[in-house]
Amino acid sequence: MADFKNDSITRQEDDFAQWYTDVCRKAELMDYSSVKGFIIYRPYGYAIWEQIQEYLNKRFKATGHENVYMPMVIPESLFQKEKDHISGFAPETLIATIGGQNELDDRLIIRPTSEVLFTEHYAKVISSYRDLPKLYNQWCSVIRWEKTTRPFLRGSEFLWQEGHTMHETEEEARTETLKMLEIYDDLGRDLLAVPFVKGRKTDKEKFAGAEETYSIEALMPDGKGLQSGTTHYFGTGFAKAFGVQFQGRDGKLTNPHQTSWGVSTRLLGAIIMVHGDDNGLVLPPYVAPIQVVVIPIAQQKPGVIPAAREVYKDLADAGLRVKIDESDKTAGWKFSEYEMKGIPLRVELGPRDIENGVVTIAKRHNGEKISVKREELVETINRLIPEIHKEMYEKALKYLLEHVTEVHSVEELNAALEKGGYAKMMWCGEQACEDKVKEMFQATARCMPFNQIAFDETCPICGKKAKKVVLFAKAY
RNA sequence: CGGGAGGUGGCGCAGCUUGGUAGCGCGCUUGCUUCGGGAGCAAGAGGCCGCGAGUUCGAAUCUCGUCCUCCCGACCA
Repeated sequence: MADFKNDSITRQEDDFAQWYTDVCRKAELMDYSSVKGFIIYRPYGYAIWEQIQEYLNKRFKATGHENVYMPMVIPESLFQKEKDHISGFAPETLIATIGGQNELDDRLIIRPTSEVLFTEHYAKVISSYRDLPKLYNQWCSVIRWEKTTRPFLRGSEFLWQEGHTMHETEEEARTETLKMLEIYDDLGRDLLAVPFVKGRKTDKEKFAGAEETYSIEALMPDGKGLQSGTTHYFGTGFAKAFGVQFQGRDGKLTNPHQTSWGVSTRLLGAIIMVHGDDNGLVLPPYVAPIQVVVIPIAQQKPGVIPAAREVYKDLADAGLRVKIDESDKTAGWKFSEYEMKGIPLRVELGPRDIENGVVTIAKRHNGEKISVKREELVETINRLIPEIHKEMYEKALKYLLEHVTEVHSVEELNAALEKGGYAKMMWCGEQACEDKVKEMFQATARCMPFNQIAFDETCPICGKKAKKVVLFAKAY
């Protein structure tokens, strides 16, 4: 029944924040630990992350990247070498001060990001243009001592990947920065069914130590933006600070051009909010750890379990990620449970189906139930999966596009931000105007989208000549 | 970091004002009957009342401290 409502989850319209927390816990994605901001990634939540890892590893390796692992601690003295970087991250570092029984002379920063470690290492292994490019990636967790925390969206510790690359030329490094942004955009479109706006960060919003930062920005159903991934072009700043040099084709010593890029478990937050509903999580089929759940109905009746197991086997043999629940919970309980967990497709099989030679398929994302011939089950599921993915992506894209509002005045900016979503505005490029928008509306410049078609002459905030199209939004 | 709310079996909560043997619902275990939208009956198991001090003959209850969670702001992925 499509209109069944789960009453153990707060309804979105009643309290969106509480709904989010309920889903995180009811879908068994995470649990809280005894330390603020440090969450436990439960098996189901971690499995989603593993799907993301699998996709990205494939893409990273296909583009020549190699996985490595760096230490999780950085000597404070080393961290100090790049001054923008240290001033950006110092307020949120966790520092180890005791080793064994002794105070450490050089305290150890638990990595908030690993630029300095990669750069220091690169100084040792790069000496010629023949050593370039170096295309490294690492999967790890990082620590940032956050004041307010929310599961997946902002934690004191989060899981991520961080790519760090060194290139012979500026052009090659800039190309890498944009290439990785494209891969993140593909990840959203092809795996997560989450559309992003791509663009460049303003100077105020860019990464500490970067020359340029690009990002993918998603939009949540409460109208807030969510920065979902960033790529940075560093120029030669870190390389100079850490003495990374190579002998070029012309025989001269020069500094390589550097990039870094990352996405984190924050993506889980995006998936939860973009697709979820009042019955819980709704997972797009390609990222779902379990794509199909088989529910035998009246399973004590002879023939039901064997028939359900055959269904399971056919689906598993077809390469689908499938689960069968033979527990003695009632059918209704199982329906609710797997809806909370967002499993895209449910196959029900009871005496009635068996008698008629059919199975019942229920689609999580729209509540539809259909009956198909047993022998057509696998091909039907194989057809439904791309169809569901497409419908989910298009629904999210439609919402995103409907919430990008072109504004020409402060009044329109206010109205657009009230409505929720991105306010698209012409901007003079001065940080003073960014600060003013923040002050008036608690909204920040999310990015300057790649699509820079001017639609106005002046910046509505200061009245000076406008230079850039910028998207403002309230953000997580 | 400021303002508000909260922490009592696995989960959700009552009890606290007025100190005196720790309760309820769900879940869990066993058995039987059930199963197409969170089943029924019966018998059971399970609690450092977040943690630490203090007041008291006696503290879940009063006092102080501290940690954690949620919400709203400021700060940040």
